Amino acid sequence: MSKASAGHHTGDHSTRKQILESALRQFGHFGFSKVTMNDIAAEIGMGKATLYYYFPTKEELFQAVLENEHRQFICSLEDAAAKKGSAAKKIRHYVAMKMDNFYNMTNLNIADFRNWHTVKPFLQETYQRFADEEQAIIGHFLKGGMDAGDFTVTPVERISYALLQVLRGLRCHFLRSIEGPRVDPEKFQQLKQEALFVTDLILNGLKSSTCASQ
Amino acid sequence: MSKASAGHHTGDHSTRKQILESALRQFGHFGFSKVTMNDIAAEIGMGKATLYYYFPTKEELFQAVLENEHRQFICSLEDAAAKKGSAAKKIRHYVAMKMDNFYNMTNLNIADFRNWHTVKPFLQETYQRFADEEQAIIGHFLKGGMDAGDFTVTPVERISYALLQVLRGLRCHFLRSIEGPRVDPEKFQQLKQEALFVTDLILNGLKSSTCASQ
DNA sequence: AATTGGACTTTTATGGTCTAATAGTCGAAC
DNA sequence: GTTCGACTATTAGACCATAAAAGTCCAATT
Repeated sequence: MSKASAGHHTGDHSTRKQILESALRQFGHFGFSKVTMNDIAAEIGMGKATLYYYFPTKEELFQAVLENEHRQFICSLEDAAAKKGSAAKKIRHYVAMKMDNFYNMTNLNIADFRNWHTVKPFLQETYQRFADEEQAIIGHFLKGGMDAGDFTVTPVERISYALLQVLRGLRCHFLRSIEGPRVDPEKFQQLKQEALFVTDLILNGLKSSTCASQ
Repeated sequence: MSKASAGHHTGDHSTRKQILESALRQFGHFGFSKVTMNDIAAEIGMGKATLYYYFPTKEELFQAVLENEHRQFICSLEDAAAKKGSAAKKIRHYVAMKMDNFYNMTNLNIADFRNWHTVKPFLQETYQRFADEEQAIIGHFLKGGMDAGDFTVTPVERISYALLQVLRGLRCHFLRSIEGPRVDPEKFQQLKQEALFVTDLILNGLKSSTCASQ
């Protein structure tokens, strides 16, 4: 699990890293279901059994890849959070980055995304966990904006939830509209613009006013 | 097609109406694919050929049912538009009604909605037409609000499109999250609340301010 | 002529089986 | 601890056979 003891000749546990890199590349290119464990093993010039030494199942390997992508995304988010700037700007930035992250994530297993009910429960939980993390961060941004007096946010959680929900909805509808087995980068750009536009609309509504309803 | 000449003993073309009523009831209960033409014919105590006398295909019968529902929805929308009241109120009202309409529509063929790509193109066009009509109406509401000075809306079409897009996104994600073959009324209520909440957020942002980005 | 029923044909959906591909295992070797 | 080659167990996909449902036709009734 942790960074194991001592490597012998090759650097450390580079094999694991190699596997993850190859998996990322191939899943990102062909999607989860079209890539076999043999494919990955072959690419790094090793036997399939080696993969199973590091990852108990194909799905857990896939999950590890997702986790990596997400971790990286969260990091760049937190970097952005560290820099000073208005809360609105940070949230807007979040949305832009999130959409790019979505683009990558989607290409990893677009086939499964499209009929969601086939996705294994534990992966759904993973996605849910990701969403929760993001909501916390957005909530943090909003809180900052409120403290700075930029805008008024009745219950922070309610707003951050709504924003996430809206963005997820846009992505969901986008996925539905896709035809081929790949995401069209041009269509994706439209989605991104739409997401930013809606975000601006909502942020605009938060500026200095007590929020309505419920 | 039009209200044909003279009926003999039974009232006018009541058969057509009967068919539509039965179809609405049964599709609404079991979904498009689970109801056969025989079922409908049986319910109104007539032969299947009669159905085909009035409707060339099952899909066109279904479409007629959809059209009815939609027409009714549009009518109640326009009624609401006629009454005086703020644009924001009208839009909020639209959203509430739209969600109810969605509930009905969904139950009509939930199975097909869930894997959208299987839906026949001509039905997709129908839904698109519905959406376009609604966008026009929302645009009209927004325009009214702008004229009244309630809020500022840079390009009306842009905003109405975005609003529709957001609502559609929420519905889309809702469908994805459904498990059984029926919509859980309680979950649906949550969706409706969410839609109203988000609508309020956006409307709030439109109040007296030049809209951002793009 | 408009409308309906009943027998008819054609198309589509469904379940089962069979096979090939792929996930996953095991023990030996280093 | 790490890797490999050969092994087994699952699963996904192709194929087909059968049942059900869509859709057609024509005679009969009004």
